[in-house]
Amino acid sequence: MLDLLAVDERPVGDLVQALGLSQPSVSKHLRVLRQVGLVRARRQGRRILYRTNAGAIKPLYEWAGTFERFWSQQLSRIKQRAESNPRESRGNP
Amino acid sequence: MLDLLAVDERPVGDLVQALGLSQPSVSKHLRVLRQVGLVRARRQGRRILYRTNAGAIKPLYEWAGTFERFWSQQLSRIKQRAESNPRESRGNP
DNA sequence: ACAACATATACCGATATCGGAATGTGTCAA
DNA sequence: TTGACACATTCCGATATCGGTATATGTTGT
Repeated sequence: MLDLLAVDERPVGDLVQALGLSQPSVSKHLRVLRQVGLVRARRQGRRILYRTNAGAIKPLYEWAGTFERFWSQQLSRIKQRAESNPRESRGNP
Repeated sequence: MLDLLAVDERPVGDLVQALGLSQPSVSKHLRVLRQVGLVRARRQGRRILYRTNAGAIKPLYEWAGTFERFWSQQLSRIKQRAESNPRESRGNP
């Protein structure tokens, strides 16, 4: 849902069709997303357009980023081992 | 829990005390985290040491990162407006 | 083999979540 | 104002999750 609403804002009906859920179900999901701030809504005529609030995802991004050092750490370990033992590159430990 | 296990590996008992939950509860949480791959376990004597599997968080990080362009976009919009209308910097729209 | 320790599993009640049918609310068009 | 449209809310049953107690499993030291 967040991905769908990230591209551009959409009315509820679009999501109903895209997700294959009932309209009430979609509305309820949107309500909690709105309450948590992950989604913003604005009325346009009869419709209500939703879009994902990218800013609300930033904290999650930053939290996940605190683990980044482990990835690069692992990469550098592998690289380091490969460079220090070039003759064993094709063999098993 | 993931944060606690990110610093270094810990036995279940540590988490029980750190989280104030019962031992079975902690064990069950660890089980689902293990099943989903967010956590790895290894036995050391009587204890079982858990650590968060940082690699499993990378996809989440990358997904959240797809929204990054919206943040910078907003930043550049603000900056752009501020630079094009320097006289209105202290006023309201 | 046995007792003590560390953890896992089974089981249970309370609560939360999910999804749908029925119904309420607001908006446009005539 | 009325009917139709788009969506929200209420109500309900089914299922999932949570946290605990009791118990089983595996490990170490004797």
